[in-house]
Amino acid sequence: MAKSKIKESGSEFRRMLREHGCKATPPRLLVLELLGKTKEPMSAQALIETLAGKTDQATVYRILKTLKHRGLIRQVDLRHNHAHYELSRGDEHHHLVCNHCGKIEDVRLCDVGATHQAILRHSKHFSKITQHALEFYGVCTSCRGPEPISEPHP
Amino acid sequence: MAKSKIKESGSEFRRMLREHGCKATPPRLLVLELLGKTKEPMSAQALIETLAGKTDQATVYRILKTLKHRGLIRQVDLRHNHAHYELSRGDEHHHLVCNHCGKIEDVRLCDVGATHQAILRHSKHFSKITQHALEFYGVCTSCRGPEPISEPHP
DNA sequence: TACACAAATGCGAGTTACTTGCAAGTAATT
DNA sequence: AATTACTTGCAAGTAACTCGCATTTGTGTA
Repeated sequence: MAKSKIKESGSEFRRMLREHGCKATPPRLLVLELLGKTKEPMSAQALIETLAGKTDQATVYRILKTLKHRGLIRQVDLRHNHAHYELSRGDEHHHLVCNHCGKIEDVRLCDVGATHQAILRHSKHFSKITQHALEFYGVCTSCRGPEPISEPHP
Repeated sequence: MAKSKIKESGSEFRRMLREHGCKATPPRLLVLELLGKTKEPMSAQALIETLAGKTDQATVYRILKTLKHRGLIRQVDLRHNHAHYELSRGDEHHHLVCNHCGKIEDVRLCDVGATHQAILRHSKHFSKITQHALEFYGVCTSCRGPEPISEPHP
């Protein structure tokens, strides 16, 4: 194949934004590019700090909300008292989260999507499932020690 | 002479707190009783409002943090920008969340716990899984209409 | 390529969610 | 009932997120 690497270039994000009915503005491209090159889901704060001087925090929050509603990104909740975000690439994956240091690892096992229909058949009030979130909480190898750390992730 | 059910569960919570190394104080019992009789996971705000006049909000937040660390309650994140809490009864269950009205329904299918070992075998950095959270997002029957509601849950 | 205009941004101020410091109170042990 | 470490209530503080509004800009149409 001609392209050796699936890379989300600036123009790729530009196209994605337009396809989803969003204007391709510089702040949006910055947010998407940053999420694209970061492996772990990012907090709003991390995005704001990284883009300081280039984009306002209110704008970052607005962009995150918009892109989430349009389905370009996913909100990930990791019990850290603030949301994290990651690119929605269409790949189904979940997360392993360390209760002590907050480390995040992707998990690709466990095909929960297949059970959506079964869940809806058993549900009293729901007619449609669009997404699901699966997070595993535990202890990573660098946090494992003789004594468990008393206060979990900040 | 007749002992009410509420009083019985009160002493049950009292016992649970002591077993987990917590003093059985009135505010803690109030929080546990409230979570015990509410079917949906509750937000801190809902607890604070319900317990207004009886307990301070700082106390409620401190109690939630303590009980969570001690394993008496579970934090549930539903992409609502604030945490929810539910009693940790040892039963494995997950949630169906309506993207529009926020309605929550319990789900008891899907035995994800069984795959913990398989996940750890594939993990590079994790040695132990203690919990997991599985949330399904969709649309409940009362929100389903000809036109999807543009702005999801407040 | 120029134009019009809805959409988006930047900035400041505001709100909500949650935390902290500290004096006073209290559950559990003795 | 005395002790003591743990909890609470209050007030003030910080973090996370939102809003209002004037200005700017991307994009479809001319």
